[in-house]
Amino acid sequence: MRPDDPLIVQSDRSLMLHTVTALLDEKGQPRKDADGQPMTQEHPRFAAARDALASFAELEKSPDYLHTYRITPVSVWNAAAIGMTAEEIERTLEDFACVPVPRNVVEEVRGWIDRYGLLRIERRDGADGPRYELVARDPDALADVLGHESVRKLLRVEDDGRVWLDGLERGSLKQVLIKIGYPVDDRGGYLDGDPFAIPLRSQTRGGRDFALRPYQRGAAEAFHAGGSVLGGSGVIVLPCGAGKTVVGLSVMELVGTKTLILTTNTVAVRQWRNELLDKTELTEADVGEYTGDEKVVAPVTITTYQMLTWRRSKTDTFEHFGLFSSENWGLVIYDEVHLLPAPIFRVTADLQARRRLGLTATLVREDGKEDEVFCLIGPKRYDVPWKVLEQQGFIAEARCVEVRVPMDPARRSLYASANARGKFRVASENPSKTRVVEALIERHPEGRVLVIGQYIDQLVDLARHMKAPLITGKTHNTDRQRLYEAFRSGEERVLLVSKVGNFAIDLPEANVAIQISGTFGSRQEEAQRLGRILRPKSDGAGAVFYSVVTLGSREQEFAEKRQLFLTEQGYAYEIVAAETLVPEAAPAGGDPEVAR
DNA sequence: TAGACAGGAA
DNA sequence: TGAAATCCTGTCTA
Repeated sequence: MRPDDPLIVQSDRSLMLHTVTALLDEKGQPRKDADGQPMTQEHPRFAAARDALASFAELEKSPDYLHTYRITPVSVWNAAAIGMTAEEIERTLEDFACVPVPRNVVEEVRGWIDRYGLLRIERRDGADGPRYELVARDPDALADVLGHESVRKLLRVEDDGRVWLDGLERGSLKQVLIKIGYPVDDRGGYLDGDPFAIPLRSQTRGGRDFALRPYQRGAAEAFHAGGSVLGGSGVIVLPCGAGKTVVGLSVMELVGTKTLILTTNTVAVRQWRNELLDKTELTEADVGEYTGDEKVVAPVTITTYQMLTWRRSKTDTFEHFGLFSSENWGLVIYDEVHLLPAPIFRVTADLQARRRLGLTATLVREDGKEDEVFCLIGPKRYDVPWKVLEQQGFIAEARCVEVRVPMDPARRSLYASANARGKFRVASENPSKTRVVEALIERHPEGRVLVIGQYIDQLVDLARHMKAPLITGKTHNTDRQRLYEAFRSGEERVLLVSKVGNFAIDLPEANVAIQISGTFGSRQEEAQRLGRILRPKSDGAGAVFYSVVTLGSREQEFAEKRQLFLTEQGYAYEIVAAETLVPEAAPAGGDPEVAR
């Protein structure tokens, strides 16, 4: 702890992290730039602090100079699950803090860390099959949770004081207990499922050499470590483009059993299937697709969340849930686990005896159900910061730029008269953005540019104006393929895409993305969109992500929230005023200073 | 038998 | 906060 360190820990468990410090001259006086403004530089300990905090705190706000984090129970339990101790967290806080760390924060963190594993589910093998016991390191804890009716009704207390649960209630019990602050360490173990070998190949069927990257192997081994009791449930967090599917394949090889794979859409189903056929010894007959088109159940079966949660009507049963029990699955893989729909949580609660692997680029859910993921899929087992993969060359270097565009007077009055929700759309569809987008494209004469937007009308107008092709949800698959191909070959340099561009497009050549509008404050959408341009380029060149927002509007507020996740990953947004790109974009009669 | 399309769901 | 996209099934057409 030194006065010039960057961190302040507050007693409400929020953390404030300085990103910059004043730049001093030889006499120790603040240096000024040509306009007389004080100059700043990145705080020398900022990057180290950001990386250290990421393992046990969540980033909440990230304006220019001061980032705020919060320590939450789930963020601490995820740290505890990978073996982090209260002392290490305390030491990190003390190390970066410039003022004393409030004792209550240290106490609370210590309390939460102690809570993890205070209660355990253990398996007792007897003559008439396995039984499951709830054991506590501290008898008071057991008495405490038994005081809750919701907990007690799932348990059976025997005369000797030992507490038993039905094997099928493991998930429900963990859900109830985490709600009252007890994350259970589930050592109930797993059923092995029907054995089924899934060997990886050293050369793909496409003829390329294939080997796991070090972090992919590390992730798979971290998941599998601990054998039949510990290893086998949890989440692996990797950036878009880092090869999460390959990690899945590697886990499948380690576990060697019949596997059910759940994905978000049918394009992802095809991708999994192609990867399996390309990089493992499995044949077409071994890999089944269970979708609207065909319902093939094979030793490895791939399906969608929507398929499983489909019902004839609201009140009906889920017709395809039978898939979970139709085979003796030994492993269930949840792709994009941050999007897991609520009904899947319900059925996952019954699957606690099966190995479960969650894959995602972010543990953050917009609906706040992180605790459900934590207790039903499992804790985070492995993650690699985006910036680390960037340094190692596995994903392209990227700059993020926020371009702020003013509204012309007509737009401004329209904005003023719109209601709260109308304002966001009026600002998003600001027609002044058109010129800015053109200027940005001119800046990258060699670039392959994706323009991504949320509103179809806006995209249609822009596409017509720029005479560039547009892909929306309505675009037929054949046309999509043709346009993707034209973009890949370089025939089309600019492509406009609607929300379809968030997932399921594979355009490795793209190196510039221009976002002209987006979902309210969706952090994961921003990450997905940046992910579109992070494939390493053959020439090693970097990528640029522009977010075009309307100056001083509600859109700008939401843009801040959207940027949180990427800021947490170490991306800094440069702010650029539109008039530096397009001189005539200056607000008519307005003060250009407003733009800064 | 493939495809196009409508309607419902979340 | 709302709009868009997606996926499912079922029906119609050629």
